[in-house]
Amino acid sequence: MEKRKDNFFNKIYDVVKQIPEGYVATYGQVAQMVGTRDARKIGWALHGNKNLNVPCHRVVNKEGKVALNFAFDGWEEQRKRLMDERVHFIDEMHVNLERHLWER
DNA sequence: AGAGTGACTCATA
DNA sequence: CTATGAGCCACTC
Repeated sequence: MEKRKDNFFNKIYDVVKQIPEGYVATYGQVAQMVGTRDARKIGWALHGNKNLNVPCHRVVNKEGKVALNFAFDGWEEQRKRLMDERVHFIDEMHVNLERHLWER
């Protein structure tokens, strides 16, 4: 039972896993890498994600803002994980993309 | 086939 | 900063 869903998830996970520590990527960036323009699907996929293998906390929106509905334990958990990797926040919800944006 | 939904992005005001 | 509308594409009903 192969669904496109699994195919997309696989690709997305593969890309996200490549994000090094201390760096973050945007949904749009990941979308381009998996061959789509729709950043929503990235969020959709990660929301359905239960894999702790995937560092979803390193994926943020284009402003560097974290997801309110973060799957693990809410945005506060995501922020904590990022700060644990030396990622700087400009406020409670935004990371410093100027310093930490992952450029493939 | 159509309508609703979504961890997004962009343009306008 | 907020709000609205459009674009986007796969999922679910």
